Amino acid sequence: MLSIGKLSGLTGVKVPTIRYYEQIGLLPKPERNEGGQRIYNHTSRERLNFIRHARELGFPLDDIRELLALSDDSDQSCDAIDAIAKRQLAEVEHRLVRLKALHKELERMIVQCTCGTVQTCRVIQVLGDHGLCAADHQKIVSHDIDQ
Amino acid sequence: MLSIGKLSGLTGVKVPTIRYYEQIGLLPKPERNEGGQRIYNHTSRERLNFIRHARELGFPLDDIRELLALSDDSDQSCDAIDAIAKRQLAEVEHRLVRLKALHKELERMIVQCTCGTVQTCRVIQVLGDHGLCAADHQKIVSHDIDQ
DNA sequence: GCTACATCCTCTAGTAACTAGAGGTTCAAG
DNA sequence: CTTGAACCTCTAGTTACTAGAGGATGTAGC
Repeated sequence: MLSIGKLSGLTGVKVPTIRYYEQIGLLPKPERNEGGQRIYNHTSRERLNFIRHARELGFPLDDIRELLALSDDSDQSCDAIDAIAKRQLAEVEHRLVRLKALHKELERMIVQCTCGTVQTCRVIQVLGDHGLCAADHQKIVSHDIDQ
Repeated sequence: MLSIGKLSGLTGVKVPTIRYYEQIGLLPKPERNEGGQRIYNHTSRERLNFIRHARELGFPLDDIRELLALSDDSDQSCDAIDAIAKRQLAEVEHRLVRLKALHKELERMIVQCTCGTVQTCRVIQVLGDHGLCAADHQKIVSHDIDQ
């Protein structure tokens, strides 16, 4: 009963993204009308809402795939689901710590700059010499702060 | 005087990453020995340290490229540099806000789950129905929390 | 029925910042 | 002189989409 555009409007997930989710097997292939266009039902809508919400909470698509599979088996214990959620929580906490350290360091660097010439620019100095900055982000690698 | 491996060891930047930086023009093409292997000098090392430190602080490569260009012009005012740094600070602050909201929501969801069966799992319920969660991450799009 | 025009279709390629691997060459130690 | 580490280039893969080409279909007004 729903075209892809309508589904998109109702869920807030963009049309190409819906097709992408179908392509990677996160959404089942929907029926088509005579013209070959996708038609969705209420179930698709619920599933897509689930995906969207989980994405908003930062779950990676692979975890979402697993969550969807687990949620289909409604009599099972939800330990596995909790484990995924807790892993995600830990991940978010880890990123928070890193991001806070980054924030502190950036702020310090900017405050110290008196805005003269490049030659005396504190930002350039600090970036060029790690010794000049507080040590609390020393072991950050990009992996830690990337999503 | 430095092989790529030595440079890597001294800066903490992986060998393939150094080659990648050269490929995208962030590092100048170094000299080569007779065998065709790269040899680096102290200047390369400083430049790479700068890049690495800026990456640790979350600056995107395009900003780093600009910072490097600006820092070569040492008599200029450092306003442009400060602007880039402040933009990055704002970006980090934005991500922090989003991540905190995410964290709160995840925690709430997990705490509420009594760990029974999937049928009653709070995690699945909340993911499936946005109305069940506190509204503070409503407008998060993945772009906001991605790095 | 006809004409716009929005929406839909598939397919390919691009994004950021690397990382992994294939298949081969060069260097350094013993 | 051999062995093995380190180097070389090149291509493709990662995540989660997004953009665009080039064409088909659906719908509203006349």
